[in-house]
Formats: sequence, C-alpha cells, structure tokens
Amino acid sequence: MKEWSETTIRKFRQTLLAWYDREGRDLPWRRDHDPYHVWVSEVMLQQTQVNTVIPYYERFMATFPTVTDLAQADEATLLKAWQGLGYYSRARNLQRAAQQIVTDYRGVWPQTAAALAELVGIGPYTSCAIASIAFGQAVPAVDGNAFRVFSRLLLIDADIAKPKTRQLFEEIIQPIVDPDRPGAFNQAIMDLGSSYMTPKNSDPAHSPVKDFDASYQLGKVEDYPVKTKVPRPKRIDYYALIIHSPAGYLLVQRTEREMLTGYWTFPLVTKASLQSAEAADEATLAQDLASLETLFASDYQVPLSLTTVGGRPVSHTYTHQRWQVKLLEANLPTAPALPFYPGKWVSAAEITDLPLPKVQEKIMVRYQQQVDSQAFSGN
DNA sequence: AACCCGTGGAC
DNA sequence: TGTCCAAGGGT
Repeated sequence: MKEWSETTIRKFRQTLLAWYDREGRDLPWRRDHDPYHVWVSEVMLQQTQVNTVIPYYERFMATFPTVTDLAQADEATLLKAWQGLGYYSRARNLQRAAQQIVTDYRGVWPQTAAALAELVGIGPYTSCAIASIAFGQAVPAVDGNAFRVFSRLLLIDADIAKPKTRQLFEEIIQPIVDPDRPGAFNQAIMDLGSSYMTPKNSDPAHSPVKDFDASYQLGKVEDYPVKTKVPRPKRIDYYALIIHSPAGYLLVQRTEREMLTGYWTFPLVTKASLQSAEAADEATLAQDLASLETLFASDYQVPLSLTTVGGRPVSHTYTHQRWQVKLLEANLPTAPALPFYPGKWVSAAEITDLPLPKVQEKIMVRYQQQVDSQAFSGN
C-alpha cells in the first residue's frame, strides 16, 4: 500500500475538485444542499444506480415536498412511490426517521455524522454523506465507489467484503478529504467511480487523477478492489394461487415477518410447506394440487378446483433467493364471505392501484398471456 | 460476523 | 442464460 505526503494530498484535492467543478454531473438532488433532499437521494441511491433513481426522486419530491409531508403520508402512498426501487424497508425506515425528526427533533436536523447515524436507515456511509454534503462536516463517505477508487489509487488490498475493512478505509481517507469542501470531495469520488474508475471496462488512462493512480501505473487496475465472492441464491419453489370470483381476485398483503413487507401478491405457498418433510422435492404436481385443495377445504371450508396455468414457471431472482413460481388458477362461482383467508378481493382494474412487487407483476403478465392465448385457441 | 433484503443494467 | 454489480443498512 502507498502513502501520500501532504503535498501529494493537496495536489490530489486540487486536481479532483477542479475536475468535479468542470465535469461533475448535474443531478436533481445537487440543485441545493437541503438536508431533506440530500437524505432522500442518498437512501434511494443505496445499492441503486443513478439513472434508476432520478425519476423516483422527482416523483417522490412532488408527492412529499417536505419531511413533514413524508412523516404524515399514508403507507399505501409511500409504498406505491417506492414500488420498483427494491429494498423496501428503506421506504419504511425513511418514514420512521421523518417522524423522528418532526416529533423528537422538532424539525431540527442533527448536523453531525454521529448524530445522523442515530436515525433508522442512516448507517456509516449515509451519515457521512449527509453530514459532508448538507452540513460541511469533513468526513469521508465510504461507499462502493470510495472502496474501489482508493483501493486502486493506494493499492489497498484489504477485502472490501469484510465489515472490518470499512474502518481501515475511513482512517486512510479521512486525512485526504478536503476540509474546505468535504461534500464536493465525496461526490467527486463517486463521479470518478462511476466514470473513469468503474468496476469493469474502466478507463484509467483518461482519468483526471491518473497521475495519482498506482494501480494504473503498475498495470494492475483489474486487481483492485479485492472482494471475496458472495454465495449463489438458493432456489425456492412456490405456487401462486390465482383465485377469482365475481368479487375479483384474491390478494394478500405481505406481513412484517416476510420480505416485501406491505406489498400485495396473489397467495404464495411454498412447495416445501405442502409436504411431510421427507419427500418434499419428489412430490408431483398432482400431489401438491391435492394438498392445496385439502388445505383450503379443511382450513377455510372453501372447495377449490385448481388448474395449472402456463407452461414454465415464473422465475424471479433476489440477492439470496431464486423463486420458481408455478401458477395455479381457481374460479369460485360465488364470492365467499370474508374473511375466509387473510386477504381481500380486488377487481382486475384496481389491482394495479395497490403497491405490487416485481414478482407479482411478472405473475400477472404470464397469467394474462395465458388468458389471451386460450381465448384464441378455445373459441 | 454472517446473513437478509429488490431491482435493473451491462456484458 | 448466467453473472456481477450499483451512492448500504438492519439484525
């Protein structure tokens, strides 16, 4: 690993910020340094690319112009605004923190990284980002870009996948942060990390800081950062129950104990839950259908006649799970009195008014394709 | 420390 | 199609 002299650090700041002032991106959340704007953008940007965030940020600010509006928003509106962004606990934590600020802090923002980190959803990176950008505190915002950029500049070979490595980077970067313009410094590192110093297909030869880039000078850019691999997602088999009646389709809301909390889907049942442990994988589709029909008859006194829909299952991959969802359909000639199941009946036209996760949208698209194709062949 | 939590883009 | 990865945080 390399170490920089005071002189080198001063030259680096000057070079970096001159480039940032010239070439920095014009982004919606950079129009001012309002902590509410900085905060919302930083949370949206967690593990999410800039181009994805831009339209969400614009709509979010139109819907919730102030932290008070966000604190008072109803959950359905909030989740609908976040639909498609992923990591949905971010939205719920965002509102909880807004309520903390309005009530506990009487609308006055905490202005240091340490104080900001007390708020739910604001961790070591985001607290430093807000503190530096909105309040001018000279702290390094160490995100994936900072890991990558500084590991290359200084040949740091610590494994960035290990939690402990963050502290090392914070200590190394702290004296390099420009104390006069910490917010611009941190954002310049991010722009660098998304342009010349990207994970793949980087262009270090044209980087404004190529003279400071030890990995480039040694021809070892591809060796940095060092990051151990993550395990592959494990497969989980589901059945989606598309149950309809004159009252509409049966939808259920995800609980706090499940992922996708607060969003709506058709009832989803794991294949594993249907079997008597030993031969779960072996059970045939016919056996699973019988199990489901028995379950509804015994638990809910609702006789179902399930039929399969579509050929291949709907596939949807999360960070740690790969869902394979087989579609099953049942039509009830009359709508059973609720509650026979912890959900609600929704007309076809009103389903899309609900906050829906991507996997539910995929299921609905596949189902609609089947309905369309049967309309042609059947009549 | 290890694991959980979404989605879309790039290749 | 598979794989990696993107301005991480919570538990």
